[in-house]
Amino acid sequence: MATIYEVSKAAGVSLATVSRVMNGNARVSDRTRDKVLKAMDELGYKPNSIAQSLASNRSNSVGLLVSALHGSFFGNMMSTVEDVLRNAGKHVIITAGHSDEQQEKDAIEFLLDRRCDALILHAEAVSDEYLLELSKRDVEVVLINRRIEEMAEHCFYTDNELGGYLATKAAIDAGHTSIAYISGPLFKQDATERLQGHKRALSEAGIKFNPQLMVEGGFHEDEGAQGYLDLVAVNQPFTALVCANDEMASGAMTAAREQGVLIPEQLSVVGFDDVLFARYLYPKLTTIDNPIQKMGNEAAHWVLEHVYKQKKTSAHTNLFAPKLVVRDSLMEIK
Amino acid sequence: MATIYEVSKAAGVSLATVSRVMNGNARVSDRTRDKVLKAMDELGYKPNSIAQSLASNRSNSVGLLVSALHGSFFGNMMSTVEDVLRNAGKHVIITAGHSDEQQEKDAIEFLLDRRCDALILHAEAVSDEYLLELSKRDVEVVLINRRIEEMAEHCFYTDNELGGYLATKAAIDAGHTSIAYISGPLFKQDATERLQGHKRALSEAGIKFNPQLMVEGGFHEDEGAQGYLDLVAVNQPFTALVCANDEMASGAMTAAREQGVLIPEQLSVVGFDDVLFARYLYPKLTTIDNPIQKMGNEAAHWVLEHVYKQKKTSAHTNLFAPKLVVRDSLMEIK
DNA sequence: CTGTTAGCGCGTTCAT
DNA sequence: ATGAACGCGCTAACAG
Repeated sequence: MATIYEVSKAAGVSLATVSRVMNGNARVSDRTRDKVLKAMDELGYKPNSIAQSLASNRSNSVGLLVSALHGSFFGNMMSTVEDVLRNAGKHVIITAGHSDEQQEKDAIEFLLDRRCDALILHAEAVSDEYLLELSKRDVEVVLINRRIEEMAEHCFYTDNELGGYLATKAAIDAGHTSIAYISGPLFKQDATERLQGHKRALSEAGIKFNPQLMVEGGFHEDEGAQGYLDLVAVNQPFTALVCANDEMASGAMTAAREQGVLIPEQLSVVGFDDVLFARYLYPKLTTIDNPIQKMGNEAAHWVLEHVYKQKKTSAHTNLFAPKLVVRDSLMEIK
Repeated sequence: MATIYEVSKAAGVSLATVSRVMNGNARVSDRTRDKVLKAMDELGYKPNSIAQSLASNRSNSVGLLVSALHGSFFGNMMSTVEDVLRNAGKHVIITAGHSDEQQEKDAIEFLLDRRCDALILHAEAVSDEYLLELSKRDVEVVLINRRIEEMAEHCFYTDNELGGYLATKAAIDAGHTSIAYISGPLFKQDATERLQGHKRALSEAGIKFNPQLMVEGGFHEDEGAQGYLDLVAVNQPFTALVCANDEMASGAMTAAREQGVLIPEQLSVVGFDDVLFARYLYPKLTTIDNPIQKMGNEAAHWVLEHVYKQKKTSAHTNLFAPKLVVRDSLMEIK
């Protein structure tokens, strides 16, 4: 591998000049620039990014924390982030936190050790205080799917309340009045917000919220199945079931079908997130689009602008509006 | 951030000694080791991994190329690779090649520029020659889901022929004799191997391969749907449909159902890969487990041993055997 | 067992 | 506009 020194010799200039044409900083005469470019080309010169990092105190790498690399929820977001940043010559180190506080902290420490210039975090388990503390260090931190008042500008998140509202409203608009709800774990902010939206839709329609028609799950498929069975057990008939995410909707649908219930003829189901497999379900799931990939896009661009001083491409949105995705699992009722 | 120099001063030793205790290389007396450790602790010292890389000519990072970050196929593999390597203190740079030759080359160049110590590649579009050339550079290269004779030891792949055989054999064992097949794109090695397996199963059972009952798809869902329609159009009845991957199986199932065909009562379907959503399909898809996460695990351990000189944990397998996953989409016929 | 010294490849003053 | 020289933080000989 040719070094900058060899290039400078080949071009008959100093090594500082080579550095200048690489970075396009200071002004260099066209003649010498051409000489240098030619030498670089002939030697097949590639800058050593590690040496660049050491000298410039910039690693040109950004850390990305997600809950899990597999699963349907993060794929598009990771993809977007990787795409945007790599096109800018930055590299992305992806880590998984598995929704566990210690593992999230470990992952973040790891990224810090790697001297990431910025961190894009989908952190579910660590506290607000930890994140605030982190943001005071010398890395830029942006948060996905989470809002902390003190660093609001660094947060990109969905209007979960609106999403919850839209999901239940869709059922109401289809004529349903007995609507059950399987919630996410209520210690999570997004779960409680979605539930609030659910309640608002009910009350706007003059339907009284019935605690017996609500169960709390953990966002996993099996809890959707169990949730459905629990709801049936209380013996309060319902014609529509709104779930706080698609996994639980899938579990509930499977459980219902195993009981001989026809979907959507006898039971309408609405999910939340619109993950990849939502359209593979049978019937195809009516759900709420959670624009997580847009958040990833915004987060990546934010980093480009604020950390790498790229020029602003567009105004930033911090709050993203979910919307209803109509498919086949919700049916009109008379 | 404290540097190694500050630690050495605080501990009253030379900076080389600090380096030694960090790397555990040469022997250091317990007393001085303790002094150093104590100083590191008090200063909250963290080695600068970039400086380490520059000095040691090791980046401690390995590049991973997959076709796409989203989608169901790579999730578990990425997850395994990340997990294994991060636990060893290495970091993974994930890039996407989108099954496109130029994009794959770009991604690989990017990883090379980043001075990765090793490359784990799921490359679909670049040529064998390109990969062979690459392997002669100063990075270790390992291939997933691809076999190149000249670098066989660096290849981890599924026995696709066996997989194709098992899929069709399952249908035959269930009593089917008219079996249609939707293949993957035949310019891809895995697709042709699976097809060969299909044919072998047929011939072993004394069933003549009927070209009219075979269509070529591109591994995507819509091509599964179209493939089903094309198969029906030739007017040769079949009771089972084997698809070269789960996406196409899903598409075919949807298309069939839209025609009023009951699955599996009127049509049995078998997939391939056992991607995440296979069990979310209705009916749950009977398919072939493609042990891609095991390959990822092997690849990661291989890198640890051969590049980072970790001690061997177990013997390596290069060839992985797929197996049948029985669910609900394949039904016995009398 | 420990200290000295010379790079690793590049960015960045400060002169010229 | 260009060159010389220093420093980024660390590893790896080489001495002692």
